[in-house]
Amino acid sequence: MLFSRFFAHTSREVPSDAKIASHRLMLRSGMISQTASGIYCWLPLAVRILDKISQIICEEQDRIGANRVYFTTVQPADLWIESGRYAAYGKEMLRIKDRKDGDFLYSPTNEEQATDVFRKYVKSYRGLPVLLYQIHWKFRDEIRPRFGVMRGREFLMKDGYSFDISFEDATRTYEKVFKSYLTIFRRVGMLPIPVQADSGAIGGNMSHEFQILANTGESTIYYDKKLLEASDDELMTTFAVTDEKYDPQSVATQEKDLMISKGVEVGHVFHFGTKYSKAMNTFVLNEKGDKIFPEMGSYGIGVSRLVAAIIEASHDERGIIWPEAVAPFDVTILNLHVNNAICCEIAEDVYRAISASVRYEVLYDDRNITVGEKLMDADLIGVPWQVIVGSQKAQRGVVELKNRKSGEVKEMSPTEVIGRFMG
RNA sequence: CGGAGCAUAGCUCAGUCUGGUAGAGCACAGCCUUCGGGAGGCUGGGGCCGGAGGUUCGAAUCCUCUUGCUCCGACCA
Repeated sequence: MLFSRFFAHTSREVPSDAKIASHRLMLRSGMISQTASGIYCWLPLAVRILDKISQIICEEQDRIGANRVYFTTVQPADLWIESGRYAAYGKEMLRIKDRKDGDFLYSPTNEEQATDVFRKYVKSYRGLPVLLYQIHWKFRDEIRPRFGVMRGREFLMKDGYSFDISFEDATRTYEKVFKSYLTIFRRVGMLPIPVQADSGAIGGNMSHEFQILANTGESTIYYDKKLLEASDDELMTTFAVTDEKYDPQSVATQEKDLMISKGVEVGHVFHFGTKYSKAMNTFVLNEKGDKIFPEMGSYGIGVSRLVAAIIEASHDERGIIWPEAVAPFDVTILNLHVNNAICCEIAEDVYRAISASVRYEVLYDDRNITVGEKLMDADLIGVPWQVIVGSQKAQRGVVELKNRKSGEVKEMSPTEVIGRFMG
């Protein structure tokens, strides 16, 4: 990809009303463009990151037998009247009229529609378990959107819904998803802290939030120090709570070696039993012909928020530092002197060779701007590896390979660079 | 929903108090000089100052209403 043809418009101006690093950096790197309060366009650089994260989520969800769908963003009010949430959800739900004056809404979550789809097709215990998920846009009319996409009104969310024949099966499903979530957050380069949570408006009896540590996080987390070394099995029960549930007087709290950190909630899993299956008269028959209301759970990952959370957890004063797994590009080639024949030849050779590889996505900076601006942009955008082609070193037949995270620079020949990324 | 601000060029902002022909930097376009750490020079295009009403000889500036956005709080994934 040529940078001159790539729609990423960087800016040196620091947006005045962006208070946190991720918001500032997403605006400055040209990832997002605000169109209304809490509503953002996602530009090409950001889309590539959403896609990388989504791909990882899909791989891990498929691995536990989840089936991907697209529910609808616009839904009839009837579905929500049936579950009782049309009245209960309040002003956070964006309500819409169609041309026939029918009541609709823009979906904030999909327990109702998942249940509706399930009941249309599954009539027998033989059809269970079922785990459906999607990665799709949601709208919640937040009282106060803030921090860019961290708390937007429109946001991209992975949401999954499980149906099991018994509480025991549902618990096993919950554990499978729990572990799958740990894997997903680790694969995107983050350290997830699972905390015991309230199940809030969704209702229910078993719930964990997944937090990513970041100084600007909205949650304060109190957790047992041994959580940092606990196995995945132990993590479900290792002490960790947010400030809402933290009780300094309790015996459970006092016995722990407590750590206190700020975190960003990027995932939330719930088991809520038969709340929706009963409300929506959704049942299957067991082998004796008895009606069984499935035990349900729902599982969310804030994909768009995760992008901001990753930036909060991984940036420096120069810009974003993308973990390799979610980086919009793996390598950026900086031709510092586009009017210099040797630089162009070397840069083009490296670009053609690496671009031909299926393993690496390459951003080739062919813009005729000053050296300083080019290097600043590269650091701002935060691609993990920079191949820097400058005239002096090019004369000697070498280029620089710079790691964005460590700042380490190595001189090597173009052939060695190609080998490094092709091999 | 309570409290506080802001709205002037694509962006960041000055000008508003004290009414008198619309400004800067960056960005953009052209030319030239540059070319290894956010370059310099010259030239140019671009805004009836969020909207409506009012006061006035005259309103970006004063008054009223309105819309949008931001921040603090409560709420929330």
